[in-house]
Amino acid sequence: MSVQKPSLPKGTRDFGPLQMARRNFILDTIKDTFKLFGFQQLETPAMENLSTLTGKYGDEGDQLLFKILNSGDFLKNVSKGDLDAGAQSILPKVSEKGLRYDLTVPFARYVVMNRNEISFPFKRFQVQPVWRADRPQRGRYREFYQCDADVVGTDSLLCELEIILMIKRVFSKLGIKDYHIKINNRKILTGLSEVIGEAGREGELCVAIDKLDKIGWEKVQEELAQRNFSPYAIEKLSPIVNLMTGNEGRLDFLKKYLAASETGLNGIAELEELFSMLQTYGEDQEHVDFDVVLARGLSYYTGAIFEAKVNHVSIGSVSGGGRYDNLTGVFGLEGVSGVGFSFGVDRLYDVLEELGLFPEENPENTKVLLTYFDTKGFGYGLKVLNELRSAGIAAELYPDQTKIKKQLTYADKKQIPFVIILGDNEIEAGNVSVKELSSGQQETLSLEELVKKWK
RNA sequence: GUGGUUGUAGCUCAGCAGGUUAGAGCGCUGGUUUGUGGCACCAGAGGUCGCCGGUUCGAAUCCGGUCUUCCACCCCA
Repeated sequence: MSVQKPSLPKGTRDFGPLQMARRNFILDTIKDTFKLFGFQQLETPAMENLSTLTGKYGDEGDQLLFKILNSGDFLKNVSKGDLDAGAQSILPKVSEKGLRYDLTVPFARYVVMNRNEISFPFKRFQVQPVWRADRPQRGRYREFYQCDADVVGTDSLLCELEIILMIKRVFSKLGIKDYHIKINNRKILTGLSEVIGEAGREGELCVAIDKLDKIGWEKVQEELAQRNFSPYAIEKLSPIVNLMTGNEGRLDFLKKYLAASETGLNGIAELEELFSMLQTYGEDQEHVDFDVVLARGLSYYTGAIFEAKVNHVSIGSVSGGGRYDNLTGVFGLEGVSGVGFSFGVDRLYDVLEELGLFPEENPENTKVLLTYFDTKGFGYGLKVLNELRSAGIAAELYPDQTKIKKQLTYADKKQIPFVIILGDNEIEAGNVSVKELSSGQQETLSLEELVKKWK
């Protein structure tokens, strides 16, 4: 057997110690926030039955699913005819499981399967990797973590309010100051398409209009025309594009603009109530922007839609979500309304790195390294090690008997701030010499004094 | 899925009008300094030049394929 070069599958990556410390900083902040708001943690398997996954994400989504080959003789059900018919007819016979594509569908599956045990409204959060057979690029991987929080079983707009509050809290804890939370309502989009005389085409409308920031109104007009939107509709849309600033101003304008659409007015009313609740809660509208053209995964959202973006960074949105009135319907449980959102940890990581917001110190690092010269020192070191750890101080003993120089270099490389040197003098006197590597200062004191100092 | 881009030492990269033994910086190992790291100086180890094939007397260098990296579009976290 020849030696092979180690490699990683496309779109995946390792997380080294530094990255893990930083990721945990982000994940802990998010989890703490979810818990603070009363969400409980759920985990589901990495793999789901393919029947659970397919058909939930549209045709494109189905193609991006990672499928798992059946074990054993996976060809046993495949006939000559299937081979001729191509991949489409072979697939269901060779694969019956797939890797989860997001956390929302497995959650819906869980809710339906456990509907008798769950007391509604049910608030859960889930932090797990998901897999997509996408083509990787910046901020986009084939394996990445999602942090979902969802509430099912209530129509209350309190859920929407809390999503805004949680995003605000997480960003604030992470030190992100310059960002905005875009918010819209699917009903407003529906109203929009009704008012411009293209009822039912809000999906197409949004795909085009969503690009406004990127390509400008001119190009959007072209695309709309290409999609066979009437000149009247396009003309009617133009005031939306240059909508005045301020959430109230936009709402007032749309109230008149959407007067002919009951659904549209409903959406406006929901947003107004949301803003009013925000005020009563004692939070201002800073960072919260009503964005009429915000679209997002229209396949299942039915009410509010959210998206959070950090300003002046090269990464896309880092959080998104919305209300879906009937997610569990496909699994046979009707009438369970849900609302949820998700943080993209990987993208948040890139954002914090780009903004230089990670804490300098690694809080997970060892505090002190014990160094020694000979077997006597090693034995003494073991005792000191035990004492330090018992006092809750992260300590390690250098495993090999070698030159002090090498041991110090190890501490230096690992960015361990303190070193204890254990030689004959210290052993005899029963104390320790502690050296702070950054300053080079060294002092000799008893173990009790040291523990007290670091408490 | 479409278009482009990248691959040389552990890392970042140079070398590429085809021509003896493939280089640098950083890192690594050892020494100057056998109870004290960072700095300096000295020495050393480490590469089938992504993989397969072709052109050629001769390929890291040219050509084809393949994999990989990154980017734009699509879509999305």
